[in-house]
Amino acid sequence: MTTEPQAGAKALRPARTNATRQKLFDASMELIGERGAANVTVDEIAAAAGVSKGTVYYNFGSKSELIAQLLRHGVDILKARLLDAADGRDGRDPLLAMEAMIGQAMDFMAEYPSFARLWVSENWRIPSEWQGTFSVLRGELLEVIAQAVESVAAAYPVDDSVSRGSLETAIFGACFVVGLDRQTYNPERTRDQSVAAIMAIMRGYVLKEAAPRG
Amino acid sequence: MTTEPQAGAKALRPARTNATRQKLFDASMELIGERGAANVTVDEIAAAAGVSKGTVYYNFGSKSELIAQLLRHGVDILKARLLDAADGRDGRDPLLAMEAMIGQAMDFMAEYPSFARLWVSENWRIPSEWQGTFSVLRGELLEVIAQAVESVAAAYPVDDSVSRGSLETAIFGACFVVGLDRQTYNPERTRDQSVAAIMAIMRGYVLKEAAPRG
DNA sequence: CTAACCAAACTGACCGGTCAGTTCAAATAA
DNA sequence: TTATTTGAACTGACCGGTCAGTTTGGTTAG
Repeated sequence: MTTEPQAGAKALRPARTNATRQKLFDASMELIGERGAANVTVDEIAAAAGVSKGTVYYNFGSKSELIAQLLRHGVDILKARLLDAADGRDGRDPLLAMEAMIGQAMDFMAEYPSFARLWVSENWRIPSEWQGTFSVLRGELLEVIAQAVESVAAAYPVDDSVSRGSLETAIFGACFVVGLDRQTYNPERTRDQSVAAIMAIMRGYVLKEAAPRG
Repeated sequence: MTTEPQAGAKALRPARTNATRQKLFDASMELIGERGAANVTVDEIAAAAGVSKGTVYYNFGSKSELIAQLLRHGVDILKARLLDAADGRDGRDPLLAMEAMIGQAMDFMAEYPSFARLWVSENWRIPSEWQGTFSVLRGELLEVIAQAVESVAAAYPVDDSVSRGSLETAIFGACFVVGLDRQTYNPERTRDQSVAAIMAIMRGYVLKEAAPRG
C-alpha cells in the first residue's frame, strides 16, 4: 500500500494537501454523480482533478475510501446548511423554519446535484461497501429533520396517528426526489413550487390552522 | 452479433423462450437490484438463471438491452397494479382510491424491492444508457398518479397554489423512498404507517374536510 | 411408423480490452 | 529536511461480447 498521510491529523496537514483533497472531491463528485461509482475509473478522477493517480492513493488509500469520505464531506455541507436555516428562525414559527430547511435542501440539490445522485444510487444497496457510512450519515440527517418535526409538533396540534419516523422518511425522500427530478426532467419548475409540494406533507400532518403555541 | 429471435413475434415464440426470458428477468432483477447494474456480470446472471451466457445474448443482444427490457417488465407490473387499485374503487371516494394506490405501491416495493433499487439507482443519471427508457416509463407512471390526483381535485377543494406536477413527483418519490427505507433500514414499520405518512401529502393538498363531490 | 431434416434455442470456451491497485525513483514544494 | 506529488510502468483479475458447435422439438418424406 502507498504511504498515507497521518489519517487523524487533518489539522496538521499542510494547506497543499487540503487543496488537493478538495480538487479530488470536486472532480469525483461530478464524475461519480453522473455515471455512478462503478463506471468511473481512478485514472479519470485523477485527470479531472489535475492530479496524478498516485496522489489519489497517497491521499485516500483506495477508491472505496475516497468515496466514503466524499459522502461524509457532502453530508457535512448539507447538515450545516439545514441547521443554519433552522437556527436562523429560532424562536419563530416552526412551520416557517421547516419551510426554510426544505428550501435549503432544494438549494443544495441544485448546487450539488451529483451528490444527490450518488446518494440515491448507492444508499439502498445491500450489502453496500459503504453500508456503515450510509447508516451513520442517514441517521445524522434524519436527526436534523426529526428536530424540526418535533418543534412543529410542540407548537401545533398534529395527527398523532402518523408515525414520526415514517413522516420524516417521507420528507427526506421527497426532498431528494423532487430536487433531482427538477434537475433532470423538469428544470422549468421553480424552487418555490418544489418547496410548496413538499410542505404539503407538513400541512397534512398539522391538524388545523391553529396559531403556533396554541 | 448473434441471431436474435424475431423481436415482434412474441406470440409465435415457443414456450421455452418465454420461460428462459422469465428466468433471466427474475435472476437479473435480484442481482442488479442488490448490487447495481455495473457490478453484476452477465456470467453471474446467466448462472443464477440456470442458463448459459450465450443464451443471454441470444435473447437480448446485450447486457444493456436486457436491463432496458427488465425496466419495462417491472413498470408493466407496477402500472397494472396501480390501475387495478384505482379501478377497484371506481365511483368511490377519490381519496380512498389514492390510498389504495399508495398501498399497492407499498406492496409492490415489498415484493420487488430489487426493482425499486434498480430504479432509483439509475433513474437520474445523465446521460444514462437508458435515458430514453426511463423517460418513457417515468411518464407512464406519473400519468397514473396524475389521473388519481385529478380525481381528487375534481371532488375536493384543493390548494391551487401547489403545482400539480411537483405534487405528483413528491408522491412518486415518497413512495419509492419510504418503501425502500422500510426494506433496508426500518423493517419494523408497517405498511399502514407508510401509507399514512405518504397520504399526509394529499391531506395537505386538500383544503378542508369537505365531503366528496362537495 | 420412422428416419431424415431443419431452424430455433442454447452452450461455453475463448478473445481483446479494461481497470484497480502497486511500486518507485525523481521532482517539487514548505 | 521532510512531506507531498509526479508519472509511468506493471500485474493480475475480470468482463462484455463472439462464435463454432450442440441440443431440442417439430415437420416432412418415404
